[in-house]
Amino acid sequence: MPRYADIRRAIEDRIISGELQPGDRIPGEEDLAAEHGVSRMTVNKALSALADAGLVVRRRRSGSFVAAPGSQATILEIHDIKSEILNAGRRYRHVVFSRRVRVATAAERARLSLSAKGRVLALSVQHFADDRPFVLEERLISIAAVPEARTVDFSVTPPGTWLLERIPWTDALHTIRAINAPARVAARLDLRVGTACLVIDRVTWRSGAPVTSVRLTYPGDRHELSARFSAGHRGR
Amino acid sequence: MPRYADIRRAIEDRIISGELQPGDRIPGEEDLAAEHGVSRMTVNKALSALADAGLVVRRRRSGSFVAAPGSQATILEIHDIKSEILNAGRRYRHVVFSRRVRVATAAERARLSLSAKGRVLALSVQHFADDRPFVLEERLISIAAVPEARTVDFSVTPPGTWLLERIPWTDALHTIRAINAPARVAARLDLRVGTACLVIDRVTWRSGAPVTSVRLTYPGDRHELSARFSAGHRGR
DNA sequence: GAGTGGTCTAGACCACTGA
DNA sequence: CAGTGGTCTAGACCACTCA
Repeated sequence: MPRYADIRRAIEDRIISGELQPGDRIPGEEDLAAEHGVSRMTVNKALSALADAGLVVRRRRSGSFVAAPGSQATILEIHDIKSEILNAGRRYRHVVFSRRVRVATAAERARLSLSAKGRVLALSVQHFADDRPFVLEERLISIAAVPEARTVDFSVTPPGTWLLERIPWTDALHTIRAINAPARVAARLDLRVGTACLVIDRVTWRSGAPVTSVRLTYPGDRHELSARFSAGHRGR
Repeated sequence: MPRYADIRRAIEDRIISGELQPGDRIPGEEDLAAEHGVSRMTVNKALSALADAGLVVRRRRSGSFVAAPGSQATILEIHDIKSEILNAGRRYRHVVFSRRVRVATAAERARLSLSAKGRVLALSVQHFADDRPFVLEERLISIAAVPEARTVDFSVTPPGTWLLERIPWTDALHTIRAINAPARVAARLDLRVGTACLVIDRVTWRSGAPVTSVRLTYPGDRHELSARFSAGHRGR
């Protein structure tokens, strides 16, 4: 394994473990070079790769800093619903209509790789744009991974926003499909039963440990997902 | 603009223009360094970035080569339907049930940035997996961008596969949404009218010039899209 | 104005692999 | 076994920007 990969991994580990928090300053290239016993160019290669991946932000004259998880999210296409609505110039509000800490069901344990007695915080949230239903969110947060979630008031900050701001994630698996709205979904989203809806399931990991899973149900006729790719700029 | 960016762009241009074809050998690092009057490290940075982007493949002892567009596609998440079905171990077949060269409508001209008399090849194709309807494809190919498409027999090679193999693309815009199947779609896909379907619209460009647009309609209950992201490896 | 990252160099050694 | 990419070095100059 090349030296620059070692250095990159070392810094990544310090970020993922939480030793380095978003906004913290990373030692300068000279310091890291001395610390690892390599030339500055080698350190530069590691830091450039991290900046390219969105984990760090580099600024001349001031140094390299751990990126806010939010900016990471943009690059990796996990969007915060609240920001998305506000950026579109619409009013945002949300309602938490169910919240429980409980033992995970078998299916949930499988999805989040939890042990037999693993507990989760289960939340049902609805988001509104300009007071119209925008999306339903059904979320599970692993208590083992995020114990402090138990005491957070998610009626102030919606759980997606809170998690994106606090938890650096390393992997995410998305699944997208279309369903016909069942009665309960239709009622919440103010649709007729059977209207096509877009369903996004996402499980998020932090260095191998599952953190949260979420199912987002959008009215199919009111919402579109867009993604632009450029060859050579991979997803930017 | 840094020198390595110039060199990268110069090579990209030669690939996109078609001067360098897939499989062609790119001059070695020493040669490029001499040609551009820079050190080998600078050329290396340009070539590494191109390899990272999937445009070139680098092999020790033999050199750097223009990548097959197919491998590019994997990285950038445009999947070939035929390969997708075959990789899943299912039988593949497709039917072209409509094919016309015609002047683009106003909406199509807008989507493909065509002039008033711009012509397109319009294709309607259905794909089957194990003889069950898998997806409907409605495709427009800009005659200006791909004149040779007029004479291709797309009943042998489906248009998506043909295009992926021949045309290096540089940008793609995806839009995903859910619809209730109208009568015609339902009949083709062997669904009841109103069944939720996943619709993917994609417009593809080659260095600023639109090449093709396609609408793929999947039965929502039979198909899921999955994507995995890793922080620091962006979409790989 | 000074410290930081951004870039570049000329040279070096090595690992791999295909001719 | 020779040619190619992969990596690394020690040093340099510059541009930017924050203190």
